[in-house]
Amino acid sequence: MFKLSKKVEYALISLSHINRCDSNSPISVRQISDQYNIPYELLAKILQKLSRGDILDSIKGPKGGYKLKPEYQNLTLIQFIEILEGPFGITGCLVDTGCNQLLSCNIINPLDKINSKIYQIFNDIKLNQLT
Amino acid sequence: MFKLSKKVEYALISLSHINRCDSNSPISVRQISDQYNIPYELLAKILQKLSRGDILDSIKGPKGGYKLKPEYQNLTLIQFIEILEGPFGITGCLVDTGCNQLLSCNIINPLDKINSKIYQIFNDIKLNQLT
DNA sequence: ATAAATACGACAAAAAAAATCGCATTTAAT
DNA sequence: ATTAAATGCGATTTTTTTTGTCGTATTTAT
Repeated sequence: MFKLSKKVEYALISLSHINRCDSNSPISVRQISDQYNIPYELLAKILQKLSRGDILDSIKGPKGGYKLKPEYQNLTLIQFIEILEGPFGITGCLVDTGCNQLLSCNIINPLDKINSKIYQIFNDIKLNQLT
Repeated sequence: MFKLSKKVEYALISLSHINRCDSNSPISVRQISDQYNIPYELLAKILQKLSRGDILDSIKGPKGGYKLKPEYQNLTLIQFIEILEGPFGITGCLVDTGCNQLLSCNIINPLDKINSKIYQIFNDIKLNQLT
């Protein structure tokens, strides 16, 4: 309960790693996967998603890999998480409609407030603070 | 990712409900389970745990059920969550030892800070604010 | 005695998360 | 041109976690 997913962890590790490398040559999935013991195929898909999400630039072919896009500097952690995981919410009913217990629910209001506070924490953190 | 468990949701609903009832007569699992459409056996186990955790008093036999213990007023949300779910942490490595990637991990420090902030939110909320 | 309630461990089912597979495409280097 | 190293991506499988069920025991008001 209340854990970050491996997807998010692996993605952060990768960004942090790429950020510390020479920004001229792209970093391949293989390098990161080897260095941090992350399953190759899984990491590949994650970085592809970050690429589609405009956080990374991909360079194909031999000597290819990924580079940070300059835009990543302005991204918040919540934007990053939502690119990887979809809409954020500490309960299902705060994300999608269709909880059939909503009418009788006696805790939705306080939970909504807590949700906002946690959202705010992630919203106040810039991605570049983590890397 | 980052969802409250049903265990916690059901437990909060129950506390909130019991809190609003006449405190003289105990509330049975059946009542709550019926009113909020919560699976009976599951809810029973949750309330048993709260009883062991000194949040509820149990009264056995016919007309039995649960009452709030006065101590519940002072409990924080984080204590409540940890009674139900065990130690809190947004990653495994912040809870149990034995992540074999810890040595090469380049994100543990910032994650630890985020963890503290979220812990703090739950620590600042008293259970009686939710009910 | 009976029935209505809690107590609790073991088990099963469902859902979510993590990991793997297969095939396609791109491109640098030779 | 061919090869090999890289990304792209959907489908599938495996594993883990969460959610829910079952069976049996105990307590106690009536």
